[in-house]
Amino acid sequence: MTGLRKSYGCPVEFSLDLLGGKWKMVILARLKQNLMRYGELRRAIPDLSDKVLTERLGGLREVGLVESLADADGVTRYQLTARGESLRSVLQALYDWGEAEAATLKVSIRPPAPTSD
Amino acid sequence: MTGLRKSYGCPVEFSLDLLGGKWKMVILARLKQNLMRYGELRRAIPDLSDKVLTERLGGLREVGLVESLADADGVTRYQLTARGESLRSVLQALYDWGEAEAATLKVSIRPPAPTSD
DNA sequence: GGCGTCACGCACCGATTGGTGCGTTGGTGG
DNA sequence: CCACCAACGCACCAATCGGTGCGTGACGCC
Repeated sequence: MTGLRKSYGCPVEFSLDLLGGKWKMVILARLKQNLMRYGELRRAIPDLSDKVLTERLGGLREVGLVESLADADGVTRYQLTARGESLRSVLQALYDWGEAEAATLKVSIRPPAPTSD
Repeated sequence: MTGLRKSYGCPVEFSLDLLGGKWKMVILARLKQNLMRYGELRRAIPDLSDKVLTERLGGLREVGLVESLADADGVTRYQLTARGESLRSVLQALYDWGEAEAATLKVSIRPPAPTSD
């Protein structure tokens, strides 16, 4: 597994080494709802570029949190693995806290408008 | 509140805008156990530099997650605010996941040896 | 056949993050 | 008076991250 150190000062430090960065947990949170196509992820997270989405998905596959399924119609879909599913409590906790905190700070949470496909 | 956008695509994105970066959540996880002095934090997280610890504590104070208490003996102690306490579930979830995942991947979690003060 | 889409890769770049080294002020102890 | 500690700030730098722009091959559609 590339990039992992052999030793960490605490489990949170270790978690963040695997999950850190601007977009990984956002991607995982999307996939927590249901499996998604690449293009759906792209549209769901408009501020995230093509290049970084590909890279982050690759990294998440590499550590076994996400898997890709090539369908018959040639479209790739991504979903959480069992291991990735074990992150549900982390992702839900971040979601819940963010929601409450946004209400407190009057920050707007506005998913991008869905588009037909 | 510096740096916050007015709108986010989802609550997880918002959470990470406040909590992102290499050390904030590690610091918060330490303070979740109990209030700590600056020097104790420094020693508990040896890879974290003076400069960055000061900066991150400042930022966490600024968003109201941490407060500092100046004691009679002139030593400053840091602790989570009530708002910071609301992060317990996030921090505990990251801790638990990291612990389980480290066991799976045979990664060592080794807190720095405690020193007498 | 040409065009558009999909899902990538590559080169390059800007911004940010984190670290080092040094300095500061105030306090304490020898 | 000096040394050390605590808790910062500042300048500078290296590394990393994320984005842009462009290219690619495969595929589908007109």
